[in-house]
Amino acid sequence: MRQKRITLKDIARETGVHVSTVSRALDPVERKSITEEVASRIQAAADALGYRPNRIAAGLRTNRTMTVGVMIPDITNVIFPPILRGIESVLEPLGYASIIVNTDSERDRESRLVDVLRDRGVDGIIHAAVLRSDPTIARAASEGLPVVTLNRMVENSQIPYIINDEDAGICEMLGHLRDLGHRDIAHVAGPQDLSTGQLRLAAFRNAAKRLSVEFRPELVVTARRFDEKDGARCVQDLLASGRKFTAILCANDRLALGAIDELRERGIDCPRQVSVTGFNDMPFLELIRPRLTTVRIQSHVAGCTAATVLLQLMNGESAENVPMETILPVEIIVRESTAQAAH
Amino acid sequence: MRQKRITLKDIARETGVHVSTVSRALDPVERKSITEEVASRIQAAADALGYRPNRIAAGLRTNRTMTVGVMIPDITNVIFPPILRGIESVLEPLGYASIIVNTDSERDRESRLVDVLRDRGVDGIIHAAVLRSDPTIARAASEGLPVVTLNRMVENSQIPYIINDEDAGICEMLGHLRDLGHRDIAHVAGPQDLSTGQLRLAAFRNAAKRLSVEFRPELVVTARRFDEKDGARCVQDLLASGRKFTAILCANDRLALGAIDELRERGIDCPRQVSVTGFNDMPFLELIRPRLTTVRIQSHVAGCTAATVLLQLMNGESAENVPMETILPVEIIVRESTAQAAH
DNA sequence: ATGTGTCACGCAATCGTTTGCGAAAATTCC
DNA sequence: GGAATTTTCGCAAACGATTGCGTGACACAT
Repeated sequence: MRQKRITLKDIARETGVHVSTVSRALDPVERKSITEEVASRIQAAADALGYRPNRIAAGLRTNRTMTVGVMIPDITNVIFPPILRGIESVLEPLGYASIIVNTDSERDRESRLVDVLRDRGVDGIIHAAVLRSDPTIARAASEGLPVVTLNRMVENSQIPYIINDEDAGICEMLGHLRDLGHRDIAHVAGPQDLSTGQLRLAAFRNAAKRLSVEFRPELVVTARRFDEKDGARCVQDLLASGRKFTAILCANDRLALGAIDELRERGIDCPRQVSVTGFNDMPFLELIRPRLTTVRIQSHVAGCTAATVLLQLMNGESAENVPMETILPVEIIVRESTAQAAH
Repeated sequence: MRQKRITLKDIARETGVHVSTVSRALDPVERKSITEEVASRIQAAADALGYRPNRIAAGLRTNRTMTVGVMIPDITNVIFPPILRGIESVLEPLGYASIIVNTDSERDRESRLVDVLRDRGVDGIIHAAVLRSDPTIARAASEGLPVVTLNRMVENSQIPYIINDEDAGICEMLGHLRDLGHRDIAHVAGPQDLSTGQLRLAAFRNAAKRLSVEFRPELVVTARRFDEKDGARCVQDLLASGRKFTAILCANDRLALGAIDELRERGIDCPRQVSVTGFNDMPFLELIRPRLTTVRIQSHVAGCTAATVLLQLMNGESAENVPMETILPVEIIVRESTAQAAH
């Protein structure tokens, strides 16, 4: 039945040395402080008995659990799994495990989950679901818990963050539309309490100025959530306003998908009558018609980078050596949802 | 800076009682063995100091970590996130956290991950990535670790499993095709080393007999992986064989998507010339044209159920009280990828 | 032979809880 | 009011690892 676990004590008894010697012999860095002969004898005994270290006990003593917390809004949102794989790809080989939690973008749920993670003694947190101002996580970070944020950033804090080059992406996309002859370009902006939503709106405004495209506030409509339904609603509003536009630059793919759907409902063809663009290049996009022109972000790389920065923090790297800001390059992917402007 | 954590000892000193008394006062079930006045005084002190229990220390002593391991092939596969949310929805409110690992369907990686989870002292494992014969997990289970498998099952073992009613799904789908007048129905089977692949092929065979549809072995082609590429390859093989068919029943959605793509490449229209069906009803399917007729499985419910069964195991429910087999009902969703057979 | 230094290992405390046991205190019973 | 019983709480030993410190052994130089 439930076999008793092998402990250091068992190995010590078996080899006739003290448990502390066993501990050192099995620790790759301490091992050199032990006679090679003894060390290998201990190693052999450990292997023979099938010893597996008890991480819980070690964690209690060292105060390191080799566990990190990963907070995301919702794992069923397809842009997150690749990020998680990226994180895992750097952390897992080093012996870290991650506890993934979904905040559902709810403030109280989020702050409760931060506590859950801290209770479990995570060595650090990668937070891909922060709000623009987020006292819970800011407090945790200021109390010394290593934290990095991903995709978003919390304002006025010393928390390192990894984001995509929203500016460049939006700017290139706007340039693409302009080159296709579009002049009346609408923007379906994302929720303004999320830094992505806010950054992309600002980027849109800046890009317009830089590209000498007229910025038309009346052609900007703001979504409350990053989903298809709200994308559709925004297009409804746009249409209801009666203003003319030949292209819609959306703050993410899901809004764009909803937008295209709503246009289709109204008998407006994308891209012949109205061009639509997205952001993120989420998986499965190539399977959906019309294939969406969008900005590709490097999700996997983002995950890797976040993990790497967190590692530096956890290894006590002095603050000035760890990059506060990492901006990942993006690229625009032109597919079928954009076309020459109709005049 | 890094504030020292409040421990039971701190509260004991503050309230002038022994640490064991504090422990009892803070434990909802032991609390009644303490004078109410003392208990509430302790509670108040704990709140005032902002006490947070150290789960690591508790875990060392009790040998329960309130953590479960969840093994899946690949989180970027869209059918898994909903399952995870299901699991989380029952486990998280009870104070459990889950460590999710991706096996990538690699045997050695999988067995290494089982060890990783055991080293971390998980209280149980939900395994949604087992192979048909899987000694690693079988051994873990037989050594007393609570394990349940999801979507798949390991043969010749006492491990409880939760699966979908593959039989009913395939049968209904075949009936649907037959009712549309199809007689020459191909089957793109899944990998036969996975129980889903194997079960669905068997189901196809049985359903044919039950519905008096002729079973044609030469119209069955087996995929090596559950992905679009192999779905396309299977259709290539089918086409290359020169045999006539008017419908393809695929073992899952991704195979079906690949199949439709390949047909399109060859200038064969789905559904006008060939009907294609899937299995799983994964998210985003409604956005892809032609909208796929498929079998909807209850991913969220499956996750919930797996978690519930695992809980029973972990709570030491006697084996005969926990269901060995749970078969979840499925329903077929008729969309646009199936049509009347062309003759 | 003594002193100095290094090396290899043992000793014991420690991390923060939980829990069986026993003793003191409070309560009940006759 | 004393015995019997129950309640309430303290004591101390775990859980399994890590690690600072100390000590004996041995080598080497003097």
